[in-house]
Amino acid sequence: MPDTETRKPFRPGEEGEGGERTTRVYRQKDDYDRGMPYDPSAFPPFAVTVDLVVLTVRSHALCTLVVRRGEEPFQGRWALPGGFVRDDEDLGAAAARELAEETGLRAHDPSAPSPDNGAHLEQLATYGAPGRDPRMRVVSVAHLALAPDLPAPRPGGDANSVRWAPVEKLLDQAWATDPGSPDALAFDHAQILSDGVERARSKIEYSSLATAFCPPEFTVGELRRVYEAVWGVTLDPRNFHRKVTGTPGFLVPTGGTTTRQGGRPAQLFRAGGATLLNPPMLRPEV
Amino acid sequence: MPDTETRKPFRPGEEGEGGERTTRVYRQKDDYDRGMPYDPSAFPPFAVTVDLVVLTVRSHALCTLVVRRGEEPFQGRWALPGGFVRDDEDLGAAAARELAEETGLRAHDPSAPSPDNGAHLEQLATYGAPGRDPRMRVVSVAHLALAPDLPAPRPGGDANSVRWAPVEKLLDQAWATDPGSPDALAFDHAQILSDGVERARSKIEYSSLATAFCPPEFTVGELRRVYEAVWGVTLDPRNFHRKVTGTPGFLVPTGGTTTRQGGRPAQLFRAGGATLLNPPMLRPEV
DNA sequence: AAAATAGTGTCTTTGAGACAGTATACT
DNA sequence: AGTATACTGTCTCAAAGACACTATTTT
Repeated sequence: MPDTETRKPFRPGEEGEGGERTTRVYRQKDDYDRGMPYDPSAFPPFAVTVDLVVLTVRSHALCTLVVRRGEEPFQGRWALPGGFVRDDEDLGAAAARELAEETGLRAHDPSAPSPDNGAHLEQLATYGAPGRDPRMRVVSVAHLALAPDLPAPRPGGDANSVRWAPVEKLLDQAWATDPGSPDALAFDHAQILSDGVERARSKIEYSSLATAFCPPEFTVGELRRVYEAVWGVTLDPRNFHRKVTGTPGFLVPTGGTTTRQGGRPAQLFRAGGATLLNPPMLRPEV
Repeated sequence: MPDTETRKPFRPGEEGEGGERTTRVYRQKDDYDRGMPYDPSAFPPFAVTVDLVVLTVRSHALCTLVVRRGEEPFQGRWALPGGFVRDDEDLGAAAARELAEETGLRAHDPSAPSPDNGAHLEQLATYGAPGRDPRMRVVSVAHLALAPDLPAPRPGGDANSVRWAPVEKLLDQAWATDPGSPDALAFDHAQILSDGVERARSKIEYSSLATAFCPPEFTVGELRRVYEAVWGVTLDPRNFHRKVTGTPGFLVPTGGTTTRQGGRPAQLFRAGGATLLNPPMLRPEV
């Protein structure tokens, strides 16, 4: 949503000053068909933004990044970070830029199997109901980012207030209270968050994506606590250990051990090359 | 993509004549932040379209609906159907409208568990790379539609040429030939088609969506041939029968039988209420 | 010693894959 | 009769769930 554009004001011509737009301007619909210049007002006026569902696991709870809105509408309410897509920018690039501005995280290019510590970033869905922003017609391409637990939300950019909020409380409030409640998320962000959380919950079943919530090196117990936090369940540590260590390419031992959880020292692993888990790690039934 | 807008010209103010736009117009970015009118040219000029990947199974092959472009760019090339999102229209509504114009199919509201013969329609992904349409910046929200085998592609609307094309050939051409080949799909539609096909292939694994390819009443053998066509494999008829009839809520016997495939008469079923298959019907390994 | 976490092993049940065999139509 | 499709049953193997037991640390 458009919500957060106030924190990232769009500056026309910022990286292509002087009207040298790559996109040409046409006069009319019929002229457009013939490849001739046209009047942009002949098309419905759309603004295109990206919104981010940034998820992490903090103290055994799934949390998402929210920013407090400084302006109307929804002034003082929490919202997902986001901003305008620029003139010469692809949608994924806009999302990666917003993520970096908000958290300092580099986005992990999904095509390159990079072993770096970049965050996972993928497109989630697009929201464009006519009334979702009361000011104008805004189409928002929501993205989902998964990150390890970060030191602290760094108030970079022009966001006046940023924090990690537990997803469960946020969604409980969204459904329990009326949309006008000051606790509810701005715009349709509760729906976007809900869709993002469901995507993450289902995707860690059949992919190795849960490692995106972990630091570069982690133990089996830490990975299990990620699954438990994201799904909101408890898993049998023994069966979990057998499953993840028995899936080829999922985990690679680094040789080191750690005792940061107390108890017997645990082997350290890093994410293996496998991206798809077959057979999948199924969520326990309800 | 914007490709097909020529077939569905956008008529400004068509359903809200006389400048009574619901979306207000603002003067500048800073003014926008304060809720004041602004100049739309202060934002990057985006056109928003919907494109459709309409899939069906015809004569044991997965096919998709393509239309021939009458204008530049990509004149004479095949493209996915699509068109502009209107001023007061939600994204899904725009996709449903295009689907009805192109095929006469009513879209099946995913929220309502309707037993009607509407087609399944869901959002797929959004494509917005700056250069994807050489004329202007266009963001396309692609949708995926699944339909039973239709009588014949009805050349409704203003499409001059419409046909069902086998997906396999279309994608083979897209990757084998250079993008400038006259057999290749226009714009980035090969990518969109590929993403849509992969979505369908994976989604029939864990949902009852394969029934969307079938008429209201169908046999187990017909449903199996749907899986075989979509996945491009052959399945053991006996194990398949055991699996689908043993999954509660997947299939409901109607009492009738048919012999339209030759051989022993088969029981007729309709889709049950279950939408998620648990455990899933896994694709055979490669 | 007690408690906490890590890791291995064993038993049972579920379900997928392979395939034998029977039933009922059409040619 | 021969063939095509529909349907049932049986055997085997892979993997998930439940849970006993051992190992190594901190308090």
